[in-house]
Amino acid sequence: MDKKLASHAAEVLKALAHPIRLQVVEALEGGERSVGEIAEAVGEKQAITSQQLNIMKDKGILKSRREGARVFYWIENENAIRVLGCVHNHCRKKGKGRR
Amino acid sequence: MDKKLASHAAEVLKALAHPIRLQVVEALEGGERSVGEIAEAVGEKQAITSQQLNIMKDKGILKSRREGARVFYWIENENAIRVLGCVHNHCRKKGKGRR
DNA sequence: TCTGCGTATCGAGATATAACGATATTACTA
DNA sequence: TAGTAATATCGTTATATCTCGATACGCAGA
Repeated sequence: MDKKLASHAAEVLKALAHPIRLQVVEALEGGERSVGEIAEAVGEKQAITSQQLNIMKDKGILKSRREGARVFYWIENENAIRVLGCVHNHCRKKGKGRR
Repeated sequence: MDKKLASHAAEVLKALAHPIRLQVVEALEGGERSVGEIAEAVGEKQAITSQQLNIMKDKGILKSRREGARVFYWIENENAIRVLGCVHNHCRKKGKGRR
C-alpha cells in the first residue's frame, strides 16, 4: 500500500470515525431516509446532521436525492456497513470477555 | 447503538484513520516488528512513527514488549485487519471502476 | 560509569475538525 | 407572491490533531 492509497483509505475511514456519522450509517442500513428522520434517529440538531451528511457524501459514503422539499440520503459505499460491523464486533468483545 | 458505544467505536476508527497508522497495520499483519523496522517499512521518521504507535496502543489496537534496547509492536485487535480489508476493497472498486 | 543505540516524550506552530446560532436556499401551497 | 416547512450554508469559537526538531530515557556492552 503506497502513501497515496493509504491517504485515500484514511480519508474514507475518517469520514466514518465520528459518533454521529456512525449512527447515521446505522440509521441508513435499512434504506434511505430524509434528513429530518435521520436527525431524529441520531438525536442531533438539523444543522449538525446536515453537515455530517455532507461530509459523508463528499467522501462517497452516501448519496442523496431530492424529493420535493425533502432530501433523502442512502448508503452508497457498502463497505461502510462492513466497517461498522467490525467495530461493533470489537466493542462487544471488549465489553464481555476481557478484563 | 447508543451515544456512548458510538463514541467508543469512533475512537477506535479514528485510531486507524491516518495514512501512517494504516500502513503500520499493514506492516504488522505478518507479525511483530521493532519500532525501527516499522519506521523503515512505512518510510517515516522515528519520532513520528513512535507517536503513531503510541496512539494505536492507547486505543487497544497494538500491544508492545521490550526486548533489550528494542521494542516490538504487534496487532492486538484483529478487527483492525478486517477494517483495513474493507477499505482496501473499497479502494480497489473505485480504482477500477467496477460496481 | 561512560558510550552508543533504540525508543519515547516535549513544546511549538500549523492545520483540521467540531459545535453552534443565525441565516440563506429550495420547494410546495394557499 | 407570501407563508411555511425542510434543508443547506455561513461565521465564529473552541478543541483536537499533525508534524517537526530537540531532547530525555532505557538498556547493554566495554
